[in-house]
Amino acid sequence: MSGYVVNDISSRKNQNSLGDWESAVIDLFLNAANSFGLPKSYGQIYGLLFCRDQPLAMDEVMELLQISKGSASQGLRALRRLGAISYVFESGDRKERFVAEIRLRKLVGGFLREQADPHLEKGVARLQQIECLVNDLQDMDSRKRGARRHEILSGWHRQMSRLLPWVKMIVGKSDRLSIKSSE
Amino acid sequence: MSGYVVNDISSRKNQNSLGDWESAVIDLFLNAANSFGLPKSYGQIYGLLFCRDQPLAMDEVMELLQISKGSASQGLRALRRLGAISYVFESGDRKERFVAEIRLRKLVGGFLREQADPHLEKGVARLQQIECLVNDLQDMDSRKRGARRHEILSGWHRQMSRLLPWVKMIVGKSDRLSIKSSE
DNA sequence: CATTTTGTTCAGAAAAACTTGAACAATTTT
DNA sequence: AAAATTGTTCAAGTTTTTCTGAACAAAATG
Repeated sequence: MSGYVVNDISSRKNQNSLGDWESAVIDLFLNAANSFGLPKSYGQIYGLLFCRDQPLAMDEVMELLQISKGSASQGLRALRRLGAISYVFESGDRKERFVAEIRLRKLVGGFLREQADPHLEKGVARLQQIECLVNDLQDMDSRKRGARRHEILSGWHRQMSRLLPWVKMIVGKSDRLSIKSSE
Repeated sequence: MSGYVVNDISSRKNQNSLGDWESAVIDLFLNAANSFGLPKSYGQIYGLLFCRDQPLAMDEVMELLQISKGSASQGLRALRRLGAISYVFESGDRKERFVAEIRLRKLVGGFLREQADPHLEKGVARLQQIECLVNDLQDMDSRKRGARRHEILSGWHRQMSRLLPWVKMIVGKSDRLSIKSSE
């Protein structure tokens, strides 16, 4: 029962404002981004592009989401790094325009590559450091306790490393939906 | 080559201060908590308990980590909810004392149950809301576009739901390390 | 080459998250 | 039942993160 307006003046090029459902989708991604430890604006930007068939330029993103130049610029760049969006140079135009990657496999893959993998890397170094500290111990009981903890952490690390490939594999099975232009 | 002190006065009951390796482990968990979107203090508390063989009471946690009563209380409660620690009433004592759960399967399971599952739940509601908004649309092109996006999101939701059981399954294979007292 | 267009950077402002500690409640001890 | 012990709650303070917008750089246009 929420207010909707039937095609009036604004319908010729009403890609200039957000539809109700688009706002809802954008909000969904805003929350999702948050859950994944990403800034809300990244979620908004991705959500907007996800909704649209046509690539959008940075100034359109700013305008539609009412966010600053800085947020838009940084958000678009970060999303590109994550592989969550890609840009196209529309022929003859000087702006870069962006579209959302909608293959879940790619999204998850990019996220794991940029977020999880680095953590596992750092984990190796940390584990080594702990091992050294433990080996420096004189007291044998403490040392044994420390060594056991190091073993456990190493085991966890190994398991996590084994898990990630499976995740990439499982997500993306029957990932067969695609966006075909609605126009 | 970092400074270490050979057993002197403080070795009889030196569970009163953190060893170097313990600090390193605690710091590791501090960072891990952060990555998982949990407050740093939760990581510290878990890390401390993870290091110790003997259960610790809240005041000991406060003292060792130099954190406030509020942080300790809330952290311990949250970790219990996550199934990451459990408490024992040591006979004849009035305090509750805590020990860390070290089975990765349990840790991951608890985390997914408390964090991921609720999100998937909310996702269902959000998807329905979007579906309604899309069905309210008059313009057929927009509606088609909205419907397609709803399909895609539903597909993702389904895939995520299918993923979680696998994660719980894969983590915990050969989770055969255990802590045996070092004393 | 001056001007316009497009995008980046980063210091400071705003918002969000986390921590603190004092007041409170619930129990147990004296 | 007063005093002491243990744990919770939450408003206020602190820290961290995110956002903003003006200054800047780069490239194209006239």
